[in-house]
Amino acid sequence: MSSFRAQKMAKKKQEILRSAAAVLIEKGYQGTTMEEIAAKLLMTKGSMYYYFKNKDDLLHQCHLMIMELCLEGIETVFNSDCTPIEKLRNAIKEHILLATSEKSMFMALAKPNHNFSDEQLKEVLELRKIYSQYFDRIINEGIEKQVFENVDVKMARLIILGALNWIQEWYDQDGPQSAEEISDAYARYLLKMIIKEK
Amino acid sequence: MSSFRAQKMAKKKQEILRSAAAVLIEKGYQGTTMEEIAAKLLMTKGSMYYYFKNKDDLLHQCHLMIMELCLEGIETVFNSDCTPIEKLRNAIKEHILLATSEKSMFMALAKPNHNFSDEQLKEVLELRKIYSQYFDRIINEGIEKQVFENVDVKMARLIILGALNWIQEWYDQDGPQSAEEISDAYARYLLKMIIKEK
DNA sequence: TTATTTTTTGAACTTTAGTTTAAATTTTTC
DNA sequence: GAAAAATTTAAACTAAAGTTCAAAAAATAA
Repeated sequence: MSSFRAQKMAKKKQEILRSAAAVLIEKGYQGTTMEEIAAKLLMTKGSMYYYFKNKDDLLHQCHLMIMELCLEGIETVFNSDCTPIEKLRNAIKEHILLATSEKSMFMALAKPNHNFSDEQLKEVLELRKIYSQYFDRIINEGIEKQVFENVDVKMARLIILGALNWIQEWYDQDGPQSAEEISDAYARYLLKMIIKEK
Repeated sequence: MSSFRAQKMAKKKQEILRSAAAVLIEKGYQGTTMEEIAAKLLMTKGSMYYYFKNKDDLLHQCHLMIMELCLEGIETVFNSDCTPIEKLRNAIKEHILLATSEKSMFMALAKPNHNFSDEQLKEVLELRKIYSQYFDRIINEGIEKQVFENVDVKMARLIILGALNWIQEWYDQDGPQSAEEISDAYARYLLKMIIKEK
């Protein structure tokens, strides 16, 4: 029966993390208040402390949740048996889907650097590293199979992830471009950048 | 003689703005304190109010200063009589130079949205628009002269500026890549993305 | 239903940072 | 060098937000 309790608790935590993420993407770390996170759930800020040790803890777990979501996506893409071209295309599209879908806000948590403790920061940066390494591996695969130009992998990856991460700065749910259209264009152009011309 | 006074005041304002910009890039809007801005100049936060109405005013002017620096650069590039390819290459390099040189931090002021008044925000967004339009014009020039592929100009520009703006997230003065190397690689790869293959 | 446990509340406390101000210091002017 | 103006200071004030906690409310179990 304790499992039922635990589940309920976990669910509530999820709700709070989601609310926190929504505020976080809008206001940034310092601009996010316990009050606002709570208000969105019709709770009082005091209740938050029943579920999380403090604001740092809450936002850190929020960050982890988002990164894990991203990692799940890229792992699936990488482990598929597509060609490197298809993998990169899918990775780009998956990333954009996450960056634009309302539930996630991905790296919107720009610059985690100055808010987290050393240990928390290390954890977050490690996840980011793993994520970006998947892109490196895909690019390397393409180079080995001679379908990509012999690019500087790190540079190419930085350009690609930079372009992708910037989307959240301007993307508007109700804007002229759908996430689908953006995905197509980005995948096309960014692939052209590294695909070997015959 | 009032001009001397005015100049001295202006100089001090510049110093404060520079200090504010340095903090801003590290901590973000909400994380930037009057105290820290002042401390860097061996002043007290109270003094700041002799030069600026309040924190909003200070950071808004800081934002404008940076944008004007950027506009200066892109205007020069655009008005040169280079080919579109050279112009785009130079625009990219100039942008990276600004983004990496210690004095500027460019768009580091991510998401100005939730901090400025409507009027201030309008002003900032207007400057950003002008800046990005220069990129559009350069890309359009290239398409017209048939040296660039017939790309979706807006998408191409978003990809390019996205990749460029992300640099500030990872660039490290003492890192393995020099700003020069980054510039070269970025210009090369991003140009490959839109240059017409013969 | 009653007792027990879990969850939420709301007020109090604390800390931090923006702002004001009168006084002190420095700079300029005559 | 003294008077006037400009600049800086340090302390006080204010507001906002993180945190704690005892009591109330709600949920669960007996």
